[in-house]
Amino acid sequence: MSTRPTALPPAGAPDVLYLIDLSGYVFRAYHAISPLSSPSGEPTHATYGTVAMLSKLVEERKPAYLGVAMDAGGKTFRGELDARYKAHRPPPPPDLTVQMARCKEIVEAYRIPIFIEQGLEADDLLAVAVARAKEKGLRVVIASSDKDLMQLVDDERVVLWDAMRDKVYGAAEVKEKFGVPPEQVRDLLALVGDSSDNVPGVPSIGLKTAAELLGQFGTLEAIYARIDEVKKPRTREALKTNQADALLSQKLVTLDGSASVDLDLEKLQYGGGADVDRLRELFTALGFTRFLKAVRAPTPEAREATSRVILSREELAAFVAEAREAGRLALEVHASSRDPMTASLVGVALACQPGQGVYVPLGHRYLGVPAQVSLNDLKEVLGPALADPALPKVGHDVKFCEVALQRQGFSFAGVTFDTLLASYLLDPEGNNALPVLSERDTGIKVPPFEAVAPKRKGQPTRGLDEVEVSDAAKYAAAFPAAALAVSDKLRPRLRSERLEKLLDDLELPLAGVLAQMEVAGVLVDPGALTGLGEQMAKELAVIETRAREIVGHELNLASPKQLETVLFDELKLKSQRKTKTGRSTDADVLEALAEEHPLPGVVLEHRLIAKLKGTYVDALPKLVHPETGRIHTRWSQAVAATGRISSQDPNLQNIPIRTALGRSIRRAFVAPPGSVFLSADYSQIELRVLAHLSRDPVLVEAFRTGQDIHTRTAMEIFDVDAASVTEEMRRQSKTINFGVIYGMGESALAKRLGIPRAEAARFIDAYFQRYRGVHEFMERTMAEARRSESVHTLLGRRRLLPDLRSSDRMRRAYAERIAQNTPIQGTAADLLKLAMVKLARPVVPGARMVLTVHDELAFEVPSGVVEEASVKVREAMESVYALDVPLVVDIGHGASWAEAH
DNA sequence: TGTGGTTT
DNA sequence: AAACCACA
Repeated sequence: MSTRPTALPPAGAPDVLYLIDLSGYVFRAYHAISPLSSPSGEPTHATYGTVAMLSKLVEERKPAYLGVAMDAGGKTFRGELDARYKAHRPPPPPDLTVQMARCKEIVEAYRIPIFIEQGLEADDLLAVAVARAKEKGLRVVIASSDKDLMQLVDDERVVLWDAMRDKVYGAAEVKEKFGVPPEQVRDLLALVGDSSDNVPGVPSIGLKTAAELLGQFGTLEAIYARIDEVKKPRTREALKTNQADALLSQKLVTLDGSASVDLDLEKLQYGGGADVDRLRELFTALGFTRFLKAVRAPTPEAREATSRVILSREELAAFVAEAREAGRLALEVHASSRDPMTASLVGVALACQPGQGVYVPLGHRYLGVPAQVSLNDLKEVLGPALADPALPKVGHDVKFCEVALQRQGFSFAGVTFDTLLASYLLDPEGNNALPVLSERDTGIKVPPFEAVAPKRKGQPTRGLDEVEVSDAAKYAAAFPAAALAVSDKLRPRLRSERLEKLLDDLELPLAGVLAQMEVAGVLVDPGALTGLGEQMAKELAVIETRAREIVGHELNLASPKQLETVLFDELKLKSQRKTKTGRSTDADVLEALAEEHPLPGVVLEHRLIAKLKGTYVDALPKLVHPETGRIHTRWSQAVAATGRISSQDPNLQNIPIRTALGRSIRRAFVAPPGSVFLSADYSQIELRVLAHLSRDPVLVEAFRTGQDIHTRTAMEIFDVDAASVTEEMRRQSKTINFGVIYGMGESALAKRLGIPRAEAARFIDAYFQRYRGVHEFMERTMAEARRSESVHTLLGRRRLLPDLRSSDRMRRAYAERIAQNTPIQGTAADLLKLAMVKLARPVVPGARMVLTVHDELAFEVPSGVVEEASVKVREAMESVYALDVPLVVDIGHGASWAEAH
């Protein structure tokens, strides 16, 4: 026997037929996998196992020919032969029948041919298919582990593949398993019988005896012809007595490949042309998010988008007419920088047919540049179309276009699709760049910028505005051309994956709100900052001098490398922790060292001031817009994996608040004369979300009765009454509540609280003892997440987590923390986004939303109407969604952001 | 690129 | 946990 195990033919081999014993597979998965159900409660475990096999087969084996055999149900010729055959079997349980039907639907959606034949079992059909395939010279892989089918194995040309265990049975493996070659399996099974099918066989003859007999005689017929040569008397007698049953069993187990069945092998050629929409719909309904990613229409033919340059008002007018005729308009604004508030327009690219773009250069400047459309002509000709809400607009990052155009005095309405936002909803951590989406989903290539503007030796890289317009058009016009084509692919995907509402009712309207916020900006009082900056510079100088005196030489306190040498080599302080490159000098380490030496404390003070000065005090004045005098942060809604909004230039979401110095920076964010700064915070939104999602009775009650949640947690885990909760107990409880939200493990909690791991473990344990509902919710979430390889929020936003099945423990543990955190953080983000959309229109005339920080919205409000605005903002935010617990908003106002808190 | 630090 | 940013 060969020592090398039989292997499957190579993936994609053109002469291989894959056959699936579907009924057998579903039946096996039904018993092998523990029960699961879909979000709607439908049983799914057998379906899940079957889909896992199917998708693995289709994705990895890339079958050239593929077919599925199923039992027809009802009477078979075997039942006619022997009334006992499979007669003892109870009717299949209803949850198996449901899943069998589902599996059939899924196979149909894969567009895999199914053969069913009255009177025959799936095994018989497989035998026929194998026989026909052999005639044609095809190799065959049967996806099954049914021992009856092993008689069909033919060396390495016909093999059985147990996809669940990934084991392949060729002749060698069959011999190993049964002790006989495949051609004797039939007679072996006839002798041994099969209790699960009620095939009688010969009593007292087992696998070993049967194999020995067949080794000696070759066939069942030969055994009976030479029955007297059977040595063991007991075996001989058993054979004689049960000759009828043995022959009957042989008929029952024989798979006859010569049956006349209508089966055309040519129809089994598999092109991979699955009904992807139907598959996605089924997988979504069943909660099989894990398989969604693999469902992809066959890669379309690669092609370039067409492009045309528009240089005159007339040509532009003709295009606008075309777009109106086509009923939609895709656009991409090409600007001189990523910041739409300061960028100048280089050109506008448009499309109204997928794959066909035009480019309107506006600000190209190079020697010999042709006359370009003027901004005024653009406004007059394209402006009305952009402003027309009845003309649907499509783009990739439409907010950028909107802000850049608004800045030039255009109005903008009627956005119906954004490929960036759509792609983000489908996979927030995927690559959402338009060229990537376009090539993958539509085959349209967006050329890289370098392709139209090759780098020239010794010359600086050019901007788009320095590229010859017809070259630029090949690049620029491809964007809207691709966006339109991509939108046609993504819209049905969003629909079948139940993300369409999230786009239409949340993200798209939110993009408009964020655009308004970017245009509005926020006012910073530069005077307040310069004074602060001078003061900080002086303090830093003093600290640096002190540090020099301590160590006796020059040193740069901002350099972790220098600091490392001084602290651990010169001063011989004990290294606490290592980083990848050396010994850590982070705040925790310095705090620990501060007791032993004066230098670490000095460094900490320096770091605090230098950080605030560099990041805010010095940076903010540079970001003041020269024309508006305000700071126009860019808001991103398609960056954070959890669904949160993020902000850049500056990041308004990490402006200091805890230290006095930090608060003085917030004091520089002010409302203009005649207005006040109004700030509204959701109180404990994440824990409220957790209460709602988990329905934990203690948590829900605490919020319904308006208790201090950290005190309540302290009462629970320390088992004391409210009056006995000390400051320290409350502080620890607060950290634990945080830990729960972030999926913090023991070690992270221990570090935070500065306690031993074992103690942290006890806290966590006590927490889950008292908040049983939370514990159960976490377990449920994790089980769901493992199955679907994804987690989702209250509004159905999702995050894919393939790493939950990673073989790397670190990655898996990381994914598990994310699985705990994301439903909570993401749902809080959903609610805030909802509130923002709800507050899209000013609550009172003259009010405008200027910033958001995860659980906070801030507005500029005319001074006279603050009270009215406060009432309206609170009402809107608190009623944004009816949770099981009340939503509470803390609201305040004042001259600056600091005072509004 | 790595380290460190700010927010929620 | 997950953003963004400064600095060496």
